[in-house]
Amino acid sequence: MAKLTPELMDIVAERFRVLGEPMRIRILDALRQRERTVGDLVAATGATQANISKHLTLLHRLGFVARRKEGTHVFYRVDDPDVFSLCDLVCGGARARLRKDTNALRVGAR
Amino acid sequence: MAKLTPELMDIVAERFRVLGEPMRIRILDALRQRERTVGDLVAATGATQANISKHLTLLHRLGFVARRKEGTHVFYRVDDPDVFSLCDLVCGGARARLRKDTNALRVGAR
DNA sequence: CAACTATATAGCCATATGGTTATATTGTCA
DNA sequence: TGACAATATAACCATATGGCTATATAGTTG
Repeated sequence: MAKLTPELMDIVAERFRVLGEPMRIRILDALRQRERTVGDLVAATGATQANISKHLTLLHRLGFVARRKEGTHVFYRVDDPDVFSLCDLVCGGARARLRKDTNALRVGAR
Repeated sequence: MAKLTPELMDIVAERFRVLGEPMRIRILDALRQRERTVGDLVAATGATQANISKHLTLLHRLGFVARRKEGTHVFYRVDDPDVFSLCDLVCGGARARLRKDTNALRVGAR
């Protein structure tokens, strides 16, 4: 793909930044299989309800997740088709880094 | 891909976080075509030399870029084969968001 | 309506971090 | 060696932000 416009670079960075939070990754990971309520996510992550709600609001504003209300419950699901591709790609890089670090340690220990 | 381990989720988040800075995206974008010196990147971005150097050190620590010294110059190049795939993927999501926002504006303006 | 549940929001605080200036380091050249 | 150039690092500051507690806002049920 061609070079990005400055405006687009800011937006790209913003999307990466939103993905760059451990708790938000945990939330997205918990949404891999199926939609879940806020309460489900609170239970799954151990975070406070307010904290989860704050992260979900941000993820929703960026379009990463979608909501569905049912009574007093709100179900969230992943709404960006590329989210898991992104995670898997960066995860591959993470694994590569872990391998390199391990090798470096082994070499260093010799 | 299967669910991630907590440790891996932290590493994934860290990698996204490092990509989530406009200036670092500018740097990586400037490295799309070819390797460049720190001075090149300073000129290309308009940032201070110290600032660029700081970002490059971080990008290098995470394995996104590699260095090559030549005299007093240091050439940097992209070293993670997935970096541009990541950017392009998230860029697609960004474009989709822009479309939705535009549509929302048009609908709202009716 | 009152009581209760689920979720969202507001306000606060501590920390992390991007940018800056000043300086250290490294390499070249006269 | 001294002067200069390119890069890295240190120290600092202002801001952004993640997490917390308290509270507001639905929605349900009696």
